[in-house]
Amino acid sequence: MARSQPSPLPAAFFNRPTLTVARQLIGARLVRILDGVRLVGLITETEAYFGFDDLASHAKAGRTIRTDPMFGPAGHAYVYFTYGSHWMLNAVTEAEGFPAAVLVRAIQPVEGIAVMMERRLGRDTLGPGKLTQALGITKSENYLPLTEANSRLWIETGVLVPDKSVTIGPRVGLNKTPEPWFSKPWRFLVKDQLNTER
DNA sequence: AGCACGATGCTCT
DNA sequence: GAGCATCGTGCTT
Repeated sequence: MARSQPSPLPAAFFNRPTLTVARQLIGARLVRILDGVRLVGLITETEAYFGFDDLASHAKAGRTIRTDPMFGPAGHAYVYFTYGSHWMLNAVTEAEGFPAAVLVRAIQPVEGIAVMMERRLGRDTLGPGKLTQALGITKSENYLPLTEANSRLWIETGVLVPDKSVTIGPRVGLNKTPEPWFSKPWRFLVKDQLNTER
């Protein structure tokens, strides 16, 4: 089966409805250059955070120092710190001025696996705080455009994942978020391991 | 294999 | 000063 060469996803890819972006990022390649080493993972889990009204989104508090990247142009990174030790990676979506983003919750390593394993002390990369640790993503990657190949961090075309391989359900870790936001089916998750051959 | 809980520090009230 | 878009450990089943 022929597959196209990977190319970075353009800003126009991210400047679209957040749910569409969240779904289409499943199977995309997340590329990180860390200390000159190329680390790549296929995105296997995402969640959409959409607008001022979404009470699960940080943007519910308005535009603050922390949430500022969410209001910025699509295709940039929104990286924030939580629970005293974890960094979360988001890709900003929608038009500038409208707060929305897709949280990258899990990757399946395909390149630089040994380095990622070492950084994770042999544990997996399935979890939003785990993948950022594996890839060395912190505050310094906040605001970074994810649309430029050969920078420090970008997202490029990967494998096509059919609907039958994707589970859609409510977002997790929301705790006290009220309905209807608590149950919005805005989480996308690959059911089984992805075929990484290209 | 599943659940409960403590760690830990930054952001916003 | 409270509350996290979480993780890992340790204990129970």
